[in-house]
Amino acid sequence: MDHAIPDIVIGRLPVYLRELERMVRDAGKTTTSSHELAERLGMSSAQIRKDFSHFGEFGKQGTGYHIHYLIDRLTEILNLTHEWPVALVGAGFLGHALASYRGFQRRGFVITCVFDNDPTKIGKTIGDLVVQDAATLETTLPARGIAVAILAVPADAAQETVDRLVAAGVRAILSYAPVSLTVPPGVHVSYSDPVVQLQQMAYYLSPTIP
Amino acid sequence: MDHAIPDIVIGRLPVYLRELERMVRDAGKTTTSSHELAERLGMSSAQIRKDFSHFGEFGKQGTGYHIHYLIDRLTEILNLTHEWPVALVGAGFLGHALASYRGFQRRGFVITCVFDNDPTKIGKTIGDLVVQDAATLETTLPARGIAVAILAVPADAAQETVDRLVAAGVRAILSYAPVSLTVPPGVHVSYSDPVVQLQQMAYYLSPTIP
DNA sequence: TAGATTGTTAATCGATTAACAATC
DNA sequence: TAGATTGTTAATCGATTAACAATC
Repeated sequence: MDHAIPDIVIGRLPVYLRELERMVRDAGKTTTSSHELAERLGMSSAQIRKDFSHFGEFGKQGTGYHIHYLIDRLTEILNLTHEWPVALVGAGFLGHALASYRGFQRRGFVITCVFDNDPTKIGKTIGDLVVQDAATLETTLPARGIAVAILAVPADAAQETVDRLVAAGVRAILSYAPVSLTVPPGVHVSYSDPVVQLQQMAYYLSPTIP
Repeated sequence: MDHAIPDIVIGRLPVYLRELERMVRDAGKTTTSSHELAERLGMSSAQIRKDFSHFGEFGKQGTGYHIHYLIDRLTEILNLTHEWPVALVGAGFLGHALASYRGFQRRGFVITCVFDNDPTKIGKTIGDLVVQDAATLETTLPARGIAVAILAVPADAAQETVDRLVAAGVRAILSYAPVSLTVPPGVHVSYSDPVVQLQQMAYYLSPTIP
């Protein structure tokens, strides 16, 4: 390909998709414009049009965009035309919350198996999933063709677990462990550390409060 | 101030801080260099030095940085020299997981009160916190001088809850609701939507797998 | 000292925005 | 048609990187 599409653009597509689906669900809208979408998302309309222009022409001058058509295009671009099976590693409090969250399935990801290495957790059920021994990760994941994993293990176990997930064929990892991870080229990691986010915002708070 | 420090720089400071603390804890290191820190974080050493240079001179030519000194400077810059009390709104699965997470307190944030509007949840305890009626939010938060909130309510309730939090004096909100929120100037929102992160990574996965 | 590393400058790279012809 | 909005270009803005003098 001539030049790759910037990651920062790719990162906005799911936000566009989410907002468009909301516009259909809440307001029953069928068309929109870059201005309307931009206002709802707190960004510039030019940025939205520029982002879309990387992938083709999705709108019509004078009338804007058909929301359903736009949703279909974004769904295709993001490879969301089929469900992705997801492995969840870590069955603690956070693992339970994630396994119980209905939003994954609704938006294209199905948590298919749960692993932990704690003998007191192995064999227990979460919803309709049985917690498997993390030792079986290397055989289960390739057998099920799982490419996506969610990491909800303690920081100290994170890198080792990542290495094993990668060896098992996982190529996208959403990590909740508060630590920077190392992965080989071609494997993607996305981080979620609530404290990092809070600390960033704390910078902007007056130091004299409370 | 002459020119504000870019938000993207502020966003990296907590990551530096986290890694430095890990270097002390795990390896007992006392000094480091921009090269070592950069390698551990998968970024360039020039970027780290440039980021630090916005705030002063923290290192010594030839020898690098004293980790403890650097940790103290970053802690000051980020307004983390005292603990921040945090309100948690939403006592579902995710709210429980967040309330049970020890990492908040350890890194400067203390969940001080929990709210929900579900009568079956109000009065129940999570750890040593009693779930309060969300209707009491407007009186409790100002009384306790709480400026930081974590939002773990359904998407449909999110904007209304944000409006009330802002009215109650909250100026930093970490939202787990899968929806874009609107806040007045001076209020900061940070988003965490795992599906958005997974969808972004799905772009890079071969569409033929599984 | 010799080697190492910082802080900073200038160059490069990349992303955002403004503006507008095209056109529905 | 007149009004609205797209897609795109060029300009602007901002962030990253390379390089190196300063200096520990």
